[in-house]
Amino acid sequence: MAKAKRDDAQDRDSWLAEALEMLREGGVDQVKVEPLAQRLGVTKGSFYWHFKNRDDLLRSLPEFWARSQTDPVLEVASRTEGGPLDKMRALLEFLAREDPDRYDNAMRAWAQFDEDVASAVKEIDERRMATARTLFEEAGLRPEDAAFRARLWYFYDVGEHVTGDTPADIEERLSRAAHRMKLLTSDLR
Amino acid sequence: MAKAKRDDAQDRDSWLAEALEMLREGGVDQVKVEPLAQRLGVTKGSFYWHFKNRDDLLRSLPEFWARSQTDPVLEVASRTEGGPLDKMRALLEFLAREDPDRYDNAMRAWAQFDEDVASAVKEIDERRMATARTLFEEAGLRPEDAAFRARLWYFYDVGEHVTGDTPADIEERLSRAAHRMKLLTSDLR
DNA sequence: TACTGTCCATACGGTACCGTATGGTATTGC
DNA sequence: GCAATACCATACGGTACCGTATGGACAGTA
Repeated sequence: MAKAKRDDAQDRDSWLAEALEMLREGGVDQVKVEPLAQRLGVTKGSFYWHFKNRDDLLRSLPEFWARSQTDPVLEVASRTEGGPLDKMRALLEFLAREDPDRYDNAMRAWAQFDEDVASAVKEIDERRMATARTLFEEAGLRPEDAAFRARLWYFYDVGEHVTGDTPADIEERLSRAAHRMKLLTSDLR
Repeated sequence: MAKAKRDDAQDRDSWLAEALEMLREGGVDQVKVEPLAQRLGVTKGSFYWHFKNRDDLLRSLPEFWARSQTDPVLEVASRTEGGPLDKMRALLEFLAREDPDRYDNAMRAWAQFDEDVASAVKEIDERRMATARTLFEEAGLRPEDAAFRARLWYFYDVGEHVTGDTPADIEERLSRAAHRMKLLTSDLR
């Protein structure tokens, strides 16, 4: 047992994880050094050991967030047997059940007011859309048609999350997934 | 000449308008009384004349925002001749050219962390979607199909805005509108 | 001319932070 | 068993706010 003495802070990542949690709860400006330290059960003396200052923490946060992203789009798609449409179906079902993007909304909110964060989020967005685009291309669409349809596909997720319109009922979520599948792929095979 | 003495503040709405501008630039927590007063060329003595406190301002802001919303969806749809598909086309073209939702992103960002704001935004969202839903119903879709398609329709806008993916080039915007029209209405008449 | 209401300036106390300086304690390498 | 190092506590100065108290300028009214 090498690590974990008392409450736990010990390393940069513990701070970053808790900071991300605070970000989710109240936005960037609620990520404050002293309250953060209190939540970790230490004082800010510790904070300024691990970080140069508050800005150092904030600028490390997007990278931390991106790093802890498993990229389910790519993940699920790659481990599913069958053609592109099967992969899409599997992906939609996975998203309806799991909903893995816990911090997306908070990051997006932050990105509205910070260029660095905006480009970090943009990178994730494009990575996810690229996977979707590839699937549509594999299903036979021309590149630009695939690109647009991937946008339509992906923006639906974004819209549902950001408007808080995700139904609590899982049956309803699955039903919507079916609708979506039908509308976006009924002309493909 | 009854109003406008020196710089201008005079009434609640001037404060609210400038506050909304600050909200757009930096988020809620950047809407601060003293900086706000400075931007209006007065001191906070004036602010506390018009508002009980900072929270009074903030809680008035969503209503002010909603009030200054012209609701283009409903607007354009009602003043366009022809069937539902014509109205959709007109609406998409209008949105591609004008892009009237200047403060939407900021409000959405704020809504992530404030219940009151969230419900104010939700109301606007549902109003817009309801119009779209009606159009799809008029085009012959069954209520639940129309509802889903309206979501897909509307969330595309939300996603494009919130991800900052709106192309600067107007030709590209119009091209996307055409794509969208085709994908979402090609089975209707 | 006095009176009243509207709108704003000035001055002040209080608070919640940020960042620094400095010292303390436990763990590790030797 | 002894430094060096990693990690944290305490105490402090500075700042940017919020909110209040109070007074003053100006307009309209009689």
